[in-house]
Amino acid sequence: MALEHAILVSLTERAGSGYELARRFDRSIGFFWPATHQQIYRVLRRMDDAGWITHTDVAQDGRPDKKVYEVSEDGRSELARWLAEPVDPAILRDGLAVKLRGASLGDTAAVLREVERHRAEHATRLETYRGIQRRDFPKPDKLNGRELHQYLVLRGGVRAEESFLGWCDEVIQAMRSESTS
Amino acid sequence: MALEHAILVSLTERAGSGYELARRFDRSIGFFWPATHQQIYRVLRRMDDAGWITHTDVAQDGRPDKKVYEVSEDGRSELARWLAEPVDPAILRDGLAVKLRGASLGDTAAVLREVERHRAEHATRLETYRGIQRRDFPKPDKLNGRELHQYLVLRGGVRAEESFLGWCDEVIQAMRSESTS
DNA sequence: AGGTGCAGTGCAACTCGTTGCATAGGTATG
DNA sequence: CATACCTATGCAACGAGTTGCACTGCACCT
Repeated sequence: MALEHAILVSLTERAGSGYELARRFDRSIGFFWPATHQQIYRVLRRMDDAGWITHTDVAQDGRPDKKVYEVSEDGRSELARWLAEPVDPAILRDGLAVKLRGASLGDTAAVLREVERHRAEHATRLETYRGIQRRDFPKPDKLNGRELHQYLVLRGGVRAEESFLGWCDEVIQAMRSESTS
Repeated sequence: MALEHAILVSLTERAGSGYELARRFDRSIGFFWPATHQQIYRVLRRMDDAGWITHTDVAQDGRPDKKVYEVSEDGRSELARWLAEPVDPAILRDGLAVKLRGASLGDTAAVLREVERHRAEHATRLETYRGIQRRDFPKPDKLNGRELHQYLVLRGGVRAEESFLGWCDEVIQAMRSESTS
């Protein structure tokens, strides 16, 4: 029930097509609320039917036509309504933790290699976030309003990846020194 | 496709009924792989049909009968197979981040109160994890094998909650000083 | 000439996950 | 004494999310 609202937030920041939204989800909002293009198209249609958004067909040459969506008055008030109501705490789904917990029932060395692989992945993501932070928010003390909120969300991403990375390192160290003892 | 494997790990640690598994998911594995009792019952049936687990009907008095499941040879080899193959990196779904990003489109003060609520929730979880850590793993340096892995998973939970908590504090501080400036 | 990739929308079929309800006796709480 | 919660399993219906495919046309690489 919240993909709708993530889309409303993103479309309020800037109008866009389903395709463009899917790209944005890959690069920013989607780090906290993942969605595939299929999911987005389906929900956009539902929101259009509900009157939360409207679309304009835009012909392009060399490229397929697109439907550019924007948020309607109803959409804005739905968003405001949702913002005032409680949401569930963050949900974490981590296959690596499940694997680690069962590591001794299989090839422990393979699980260790998997942890190393995840470490690299999280390090890459962390660098991505830090790059955005340097480029878009060089002076965080001066921020307010929408920009401040965007910055704070990004800080959440940085903190989450730092935390994953630190965990991977702790696990790697513990598993290595165990196997040599 | 990994709830099966989370269940296999849990059932290997100890045989149990669907109900018992649901309790365990509430208290440990489920922090990294959430599941409702319905989901668990359905998957247990599928796993039973596939021959990964077997069940024994156990009559109890004063209480309903239960089906105690245990992992079969096929289940053990399926688990070993899965442990050697890559899994996707952790998925985080955080409605609070979506809200924060859209905060300026609604009642900012209400969003701030929501952040404070989440902060309290994460603080409670952190205390739960730390309590388990103190009780079950007082001397982490001495651990190895299954116990070490369980400890490391718990460490991941501690780190994740510390990270959420720190984030909430950063957000609260920034939003408060913004509104008074 | 052929393959890959991007931009753009969408259908069909599937699995995953949630919610509400039903049943039933036991035990605790007010 | 009524209400509510715990143990225990499960159906039915729904909503969320994934995967695979289809079609168009341009651009780029080999």
